[in-house]
Amino acid sequence: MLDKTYEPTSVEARIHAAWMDANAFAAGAGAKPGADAFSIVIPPPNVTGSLHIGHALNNTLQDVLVRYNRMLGNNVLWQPGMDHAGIATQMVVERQMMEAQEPGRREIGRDKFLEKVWAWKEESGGTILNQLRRLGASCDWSRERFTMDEGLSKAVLKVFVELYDKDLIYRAKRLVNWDPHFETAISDLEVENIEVDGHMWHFKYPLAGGETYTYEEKDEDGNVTFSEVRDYISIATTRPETMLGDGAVAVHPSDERYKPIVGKLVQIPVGPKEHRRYIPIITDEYPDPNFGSGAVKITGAHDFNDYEVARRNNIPLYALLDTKGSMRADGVPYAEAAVVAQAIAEGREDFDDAKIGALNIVPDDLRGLDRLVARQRVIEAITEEGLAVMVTDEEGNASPLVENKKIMQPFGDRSKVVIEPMLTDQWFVKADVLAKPAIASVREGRTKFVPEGWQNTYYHWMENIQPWCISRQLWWGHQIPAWYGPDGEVFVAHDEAEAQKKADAHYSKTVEITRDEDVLDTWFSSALWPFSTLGWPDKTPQLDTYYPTSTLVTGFDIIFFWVARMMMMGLEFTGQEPFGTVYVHALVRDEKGQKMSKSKGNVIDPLKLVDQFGADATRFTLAAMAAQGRDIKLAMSRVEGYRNFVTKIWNAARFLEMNECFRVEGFDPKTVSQPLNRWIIGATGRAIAQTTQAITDMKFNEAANAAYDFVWGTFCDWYLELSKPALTGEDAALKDETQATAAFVLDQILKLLHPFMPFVTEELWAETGKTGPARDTLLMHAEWPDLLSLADAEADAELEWLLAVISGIRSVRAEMNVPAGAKIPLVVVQAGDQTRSRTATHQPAIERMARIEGVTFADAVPANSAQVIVGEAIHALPLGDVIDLDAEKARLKKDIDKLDGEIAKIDKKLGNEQFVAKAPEEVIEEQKQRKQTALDRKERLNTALSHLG
RNA sequence: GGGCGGUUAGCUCAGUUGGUAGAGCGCCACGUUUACACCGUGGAUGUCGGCGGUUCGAGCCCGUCACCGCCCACCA
Repeated sequence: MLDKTYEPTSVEARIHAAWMDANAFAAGAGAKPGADAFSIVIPPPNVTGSLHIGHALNNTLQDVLVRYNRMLGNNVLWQPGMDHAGIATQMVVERQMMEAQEPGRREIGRDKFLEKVWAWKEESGGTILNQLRRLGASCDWSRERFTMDEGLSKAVLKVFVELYDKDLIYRAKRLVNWDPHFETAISDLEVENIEVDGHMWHFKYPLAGGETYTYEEKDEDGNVTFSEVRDYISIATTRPETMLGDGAVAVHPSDERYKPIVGKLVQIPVGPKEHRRYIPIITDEYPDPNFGSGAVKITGAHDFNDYEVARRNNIPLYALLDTKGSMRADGVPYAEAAVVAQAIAEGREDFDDAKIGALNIVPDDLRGLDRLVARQRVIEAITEEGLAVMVTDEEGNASPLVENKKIMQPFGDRSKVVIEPMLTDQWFVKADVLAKPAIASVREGRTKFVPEGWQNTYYHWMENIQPWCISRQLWWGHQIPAWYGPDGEVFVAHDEAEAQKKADAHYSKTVEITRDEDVLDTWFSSALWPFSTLGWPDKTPQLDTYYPTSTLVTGFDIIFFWVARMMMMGLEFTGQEPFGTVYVHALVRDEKGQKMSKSKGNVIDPLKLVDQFGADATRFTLAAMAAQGRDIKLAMSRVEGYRNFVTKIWNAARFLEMNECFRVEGFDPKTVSQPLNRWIIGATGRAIAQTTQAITDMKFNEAANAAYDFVWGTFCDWYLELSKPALTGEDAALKDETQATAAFVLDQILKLLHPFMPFVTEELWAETGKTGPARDTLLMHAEWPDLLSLADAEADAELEWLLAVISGIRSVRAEMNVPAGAKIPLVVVQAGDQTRSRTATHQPAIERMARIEGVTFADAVPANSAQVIVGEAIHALPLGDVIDLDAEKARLKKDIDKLDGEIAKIDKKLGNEQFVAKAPEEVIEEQKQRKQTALDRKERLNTALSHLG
C-alpha cells in the first residue's frame, strides 16, 4: 500500500541505498550488449567545496543525460572526482592552524604541512560528493578520482616533462600578476579588474642641470595657443610610490612639444636629494600625445605597459616591492644602491636583470612600509618641495593638481586584495601554440558548443591567448619536476634520479641538485581530467571505451579556465578532442536577478531545498528553468509548484492502486480496443517523443515541460477522470482493459520522468510492482520507451470531440452561474450519426464530468436552453426558469462578434492580391478552412440565438 | 573602448525552417466528484522596450535608439 503522502526524505535515503547495493551506477550498468559508450566527466568540485545551487544545476543536467542514456541501453560512465584546489585548500588548512594557534606552515616546514593538508582532505574534504549523492547524482562512485592521486599525478608529470621537451613549457623572468596576500603568482584569469575611485597626481620632473626649453601647445592650424619656458617635464600618475623605480620618461615620437628635450635627462623628484637619479626622456609609440601631458613615466617592473616599453628601449627594471606588497627592505643601504643605479642610468656601468633585481633603490626611510603608506609619503614630500603641478582656484589659492578618477584596479579572485605586477621567475606554457588545433576543432565542428554562441567567446580568448603562467609559490599541489644544478642550469625529469643523471651528464661529474619549490596551477591538472581519470598515460580499457567523452556540462565562467585548457591538452596528448559537445549552462541567480553571494545573504542552499521539497522537486525545478542562453532566476514558488507535481504523481499512483490496476499480467498495448485507452496510449507516445527530442537537443526545460504538461494536464486531468466510469462500472472486459492501460501508461510516465525525478519514480516503480507482475529490473535500468507507432488518429479525433463537449458544457455552466452541484439534462440537437454514437459511448463520462443527468437527442432546441456548439451539433442545456435569457443571448452574441472579427481579418487577407499571389498554397488553404470553420460555427450560433426568441 | 545577452501577462519565464501570443505562480468566482485542497472547475490580464525597414504577413529577420546585465580591454 502506498502511503497517503509521499515522504521524500526517508524514501530518498532508502532508494539511494538500493541503487548502491545493486551497483546500479557502475560503468556500463544496465547496458545492452555491444552498446555505444556514453561518458561524462564531472567538473571536479574543489575538495574544500560544499554544494551550492550552481553545482545542483550542473549535476542535475548531467544526471538527466546520464540516466536517459543509461535507459537507452548505452554503456554509460559518469566519472566523478575532485580537484585539489591549490590556493583554496592551502588557505583552509592554514586558517585552521592559525585558529588552533599552532605554528605556521613555514615554521613546521613543507613535509609536515603537506601531511596536515592530506589529513584534512581525508577527514573533512569532499563533503560535496556526499551532497551530490543526496541530489541523486548517478556517478560511478567506485571510480572516484582526485587530481593529486598517484595516477593523476603521474599524468601531470608526464605532461609537464613532454611539454618541456617539446619546448612548449619554459621558465623565464617576466612581469606576472602577483597576489601579495597569498604571496604567489597567479594567471591573468585569476585577476578581476574592478573599477574603483582613484586619484591622478601630476608632478614635475626637473631637467638635469637646470636646463630649460620652450613648451608650446598649438591648435589644429598650427597656431601657438600656449607658450612657456619650462625647466621640467610634467607627468601624471596614479601610483606615485612607483616613481622610485622609474627608468625613463617616454613621449610619442611625433609629439612636437617635447622635441627639444628628447634624449635629455630629468631628475626623479623624490628621495634624498644627494642621490636622486637621472633618467632619460625617450620616444616610444606607447604614450598617447592627447592624454594628460603626453609624457609617461616608465616603471618597467611595476606596470605591464611600462614593462613592454622598458624592454623595447633597454630600460632597467627596478623592483620596489617585496612579496607582501611592501616597499623592499633587503639589500645594501640606499646610499650605496643609488650610486650604482646612477652609474647605470648614465651608462657608466653595465647591467643585467640579475644585477638590477638585486638592487634595492627604495630610500631607507620608506623601506618596509606598506606601499600605500609609502605613496602618501612620496606625495607629501614632492608637494612640499614644490614639484607638484599646482592649480589656482577662483579665490587665488593654489593647490596641488589631483584628479579624482575611476581606475580599473586588479584584484585577486580568491584573496580579494590588490594584485601587483611583479617581476619574478616563473614557468609558462606556450598557450598560443596549443591553442591552434583547439581552435580548429571547434571551427571544424568536431567539438560543438551548445548554445552555439559560446564558441565566439571561446574563439576570442583562444585567438588572443597569452602565455599561461603555471607556477605557483604554494606548497599544496603538484611540485614542478624541475631541478637546478649549482649554476642554476635546469633539469626537467620525471623524478630526482633521472634529473640527477641528466645533471651529472651535463656537468660530467656528480653535482648537487635542488628541486624547484613551486607547484603547478591547479588548472594544469584539471586540464587533463577527461583522460587522466581514465588511467592515461596507461592504455586502459576505460580510456579505450570512454574517451573521448561525449558531453561536457559546465558553466560559462570556466570556459577559459577549464574547457579551453582541456581542449588544448586533450588534443596535444591524445590527438582527440576530449568531448564532442560542450553544453554551457547559465548562472543561477536569485529571484531578483542578483548574483548569489554570501555577503548579500541571498544564497539559496540546494540542500535546504532538498530537505524542504525533496530532491526530485529541486532537480525538476532546475531542469525546467534551464532554458538555453539565459540566466536562471530561481523563485521558491517554482520549487513549491514542482513539489506539488511530485505529490500529484504519487496520488495518481494511489488512485490506480485503489482501483487494482496493477494486477494485470502480460498486457500488450497493441490489443487495446477502447477509444479512451487507445487515445491515452497515443498521447503518451507523443509526450515521450517530445521529451526525447528535447533531451537530445539538450533543451532541458522543454523536456521537463513536455512531461509535466502531459502527466498533469492530460493523464491526470482527463484520462484518469474519464476512466472512472469504466473503473467503477460493471463491464468486466472494459474494466480490465482500462485498469491495464492505466497501469501501463503510469509505467511509461515513471520512465519518462525518471531522469528528472529519479527517487519518486523508482519508489513507485518498486511499490506498484508489489501488487502486480514483479519488476525484472530497476526503473533506472528500464528501457526508454517509444510508443509512437501506437498512435490512433480515430481515437484522437473522438477524444478531442469529447473533451470539447465536456469543456464547453462546463464553461457554459460556470458562465450561466449554474450551481456546481446541480445536475442538468443534456439535449443534443442536429446530431449526425457519429455524434450520436460517440455520445452514447461516452455518456457516462459526460454525465460525470459535466454534471449531466440524462442525455437525449432532438431535432429542435428546447426552450430556455443554454447552448454549446461542438462540431455540427448543438448541445442544449434546458435550464427552465433558472436561465437568464439576456445573459445567454449576450454570451452567444459575444462569441459571434469574436467570429466576425476573425472572419473579417481572414477576408482582408484573402482579398489582398499580394497575399494570394505570394503566400504558399498551404497557408492560403489554411486561411480558407479557418474561415469556413468560423462561418459554420457562426451559423450554428445564430441558430442557437434564434432559439432564444 | 570592444563584444555578447536581455527587454513578452501583476511576478518568474517559455516561444526557430516568419503564418491568428503561451506556462507556472499570483488574482477573481465557484466547489459537485472515494486519487490529490501540495486539489478540482471556470475566468480576467498583453501597443511582445521605442522608432524605422524588409515581407502578402514580423514577438521572430535587418537597421537604429533607450534601459538592464555580463565578458574582454594597457590609457599613464
